[in-house]
Amino acid sequence: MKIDSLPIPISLRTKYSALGITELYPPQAKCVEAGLFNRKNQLVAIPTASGKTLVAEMAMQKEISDGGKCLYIVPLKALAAEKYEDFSGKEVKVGIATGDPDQRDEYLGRYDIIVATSEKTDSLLRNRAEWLKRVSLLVVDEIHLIGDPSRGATLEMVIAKLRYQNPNLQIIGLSATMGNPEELANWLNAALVTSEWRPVDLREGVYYNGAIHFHGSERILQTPKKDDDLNLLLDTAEEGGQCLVFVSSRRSAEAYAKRAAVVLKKKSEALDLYAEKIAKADTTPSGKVLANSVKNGAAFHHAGLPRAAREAVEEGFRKGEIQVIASTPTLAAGLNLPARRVIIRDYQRYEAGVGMNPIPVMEYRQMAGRAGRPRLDPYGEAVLIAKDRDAVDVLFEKFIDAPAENIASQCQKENELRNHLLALITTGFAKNRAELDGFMEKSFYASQKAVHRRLDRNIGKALSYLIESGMITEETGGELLGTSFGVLASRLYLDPETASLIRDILGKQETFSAFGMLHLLCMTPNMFRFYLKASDERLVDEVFSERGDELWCEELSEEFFAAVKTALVAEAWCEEVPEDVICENFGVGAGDIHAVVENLRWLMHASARIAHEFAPRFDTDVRDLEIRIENGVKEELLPLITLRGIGRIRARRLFDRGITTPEDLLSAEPKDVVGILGTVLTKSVLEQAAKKTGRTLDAVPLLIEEEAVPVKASETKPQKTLFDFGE
DNA sequence: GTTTTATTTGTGTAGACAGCATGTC
DNA sequence: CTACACAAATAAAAC
Repeated sequence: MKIDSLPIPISLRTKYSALGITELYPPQAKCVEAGLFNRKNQLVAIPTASGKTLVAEMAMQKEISDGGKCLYIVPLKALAAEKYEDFSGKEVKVGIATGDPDQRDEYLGRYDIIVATSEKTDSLLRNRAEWLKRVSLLVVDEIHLIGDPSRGATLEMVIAKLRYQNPNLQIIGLSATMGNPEELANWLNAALVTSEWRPVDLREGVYYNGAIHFHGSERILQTPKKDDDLNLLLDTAEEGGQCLVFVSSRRSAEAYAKRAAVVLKKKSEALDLYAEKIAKADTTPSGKVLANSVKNGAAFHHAGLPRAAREAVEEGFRKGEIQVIASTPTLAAGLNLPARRVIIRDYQRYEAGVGMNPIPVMEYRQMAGRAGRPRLDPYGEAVLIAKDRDAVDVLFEKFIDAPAENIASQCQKENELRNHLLALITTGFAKNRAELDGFMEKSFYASQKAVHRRLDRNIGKALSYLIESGMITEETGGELLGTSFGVLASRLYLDPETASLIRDILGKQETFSAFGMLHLLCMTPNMFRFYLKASDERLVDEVFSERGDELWCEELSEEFFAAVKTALVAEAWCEEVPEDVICENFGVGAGDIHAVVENLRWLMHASARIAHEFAPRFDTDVRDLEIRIENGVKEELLPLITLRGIGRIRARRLFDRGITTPEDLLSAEPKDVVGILGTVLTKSVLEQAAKKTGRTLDAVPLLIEEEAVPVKASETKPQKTLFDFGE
């Protein structure tokens, strides 16, 4: 099917022809035949890299030219950024909506396409963003994630709510291959488009004893070494191809990169540059290992890396400099980073309390699908490594030839229901039990199951929890109403349990304790917690016995101790302990610290709002701690940090020279201040300080001469969040 | 006697969404 | 309750 024959705007046709795209891929043509341009709902379940984005883009452009508005939902912030880039052009206005401060929510209504994460969309619904009602085409990327245990329920509810608001909504679901696409298509009232077609040939095989076994053929390797995983790398490297190696733990990823560096010994100036960047971004031992490996063309990738280091690795690989990345599943679902050969070394993964478990077939497909770069590689290879002869057949059967799993709705779970029923009630989707039942009747869960006894029971349980915790009330006529607390919790996007814990525990305290507050937040279901190692136990026990009186929560569970460790990391950050020292002491990665801080920043903000209404005596205490988390500063820097232009570093420098407050700034020798802050900043800071203290500036003014040329706005690179520096 | 290599033992285990209002090195 | 990779400690073998 020719592009020219399609009812899409001319600008899009020009864009495609500039990219050399003149004809649709077969699965894309199928979508058109199935009514893509006739506002028909579609579930497109086709392999990775077979052109799903193009399908969505064409439909959206057509919809926009007909006066419509499009919402594109993605699972990851990084994907949101990627799609934003993809869709941006002269003709359409594209906006991005994630938890990051990209654009103000009310402006989003002006865009033709809004790219958003599922949680952000849910949050926008809860805050009644008016423009959402005008969305006429909804694209859901990776819609199979509806079955994800931790995030699937939200995605399902978001889709359900958008459909409810706009019965005329066209929905396009983009999905990986799954076991039961018919069920999902049925729920969406959508035409199902499936295909096995790929633009680059994908060969899937199993390596054993010096040869890769494919269906009907094999490839013998020249193997001088006994390490299978390295042989597979060298084999591809000799032909000039790149490898992605999937392993099951961070430690394994690092170890592989180290070994690969030894055998690759690739040298280039570009590699040295990337290594330098990484060494600067991550000063921990693990960062040094990465920098050294990258110097030789090998890298690893996992969530413990700071973002700047991760991005350097991705760029180095994309530019063809880095020969191999050993990765945990971070790379499987995330960015588009294909390689000639994908080596799936670890197909088992540890699960707490269960031991090693085989990864789902769907996840194997995600990884294997990364093999083969369109237009660059003649083919792609996905190779599993067998440990003995018997394993060869087993691996074919369990992964390569296995059908993908069915996906199942997650929205019947009690904790999910608490959260989402509260939202339904506080945002007016349902006013009583009957309406709630009616809404849930239309869920994917209800469409999958004939009997809804479990759903029914859990709705009841969730409602009584919400009533007991004072989030909703049931009037005599059966009307369900959100209380002010319930509305607040829902809008802050907190799990009801998190909100209740904060209100109850904080409200019970007589005196404030920063450590107690941090630990409380670390106990909530909305907080990520570190895994507790055996070597941490001593430290955590010690803190428990010596600082027990600072802690507000007392249940002696495993979670409790994990929360102690996590709170200790957060506290260290607030005490200005250097990052590499924190990493060293607690055995965590630099990226993990940022994850904790980011998470706590949100929860501290929410706590401040809750404290304001339900424990006003702690109002300033909580807000001060919020500022400390945000900036990573000790209490003593609080007066300085409030000044614009002063962050943790400058505040510390001023403090150490005896300038501890805005008043001090005004009475200090101006020369000293200029020495620390520079002329331009000093002027602005002094003005601020004068305003704050109510003093006039004329005592200090003209000693500061305007000699520094202000940097042009276009030359400063805006950064999205406070944690991005170091790039 | 010293260095290299094999064997045993103990340890730890993936990822990442959300609020709000302008800024850090 | 289930496994496995890795690193450190230890033993064995080669030089």
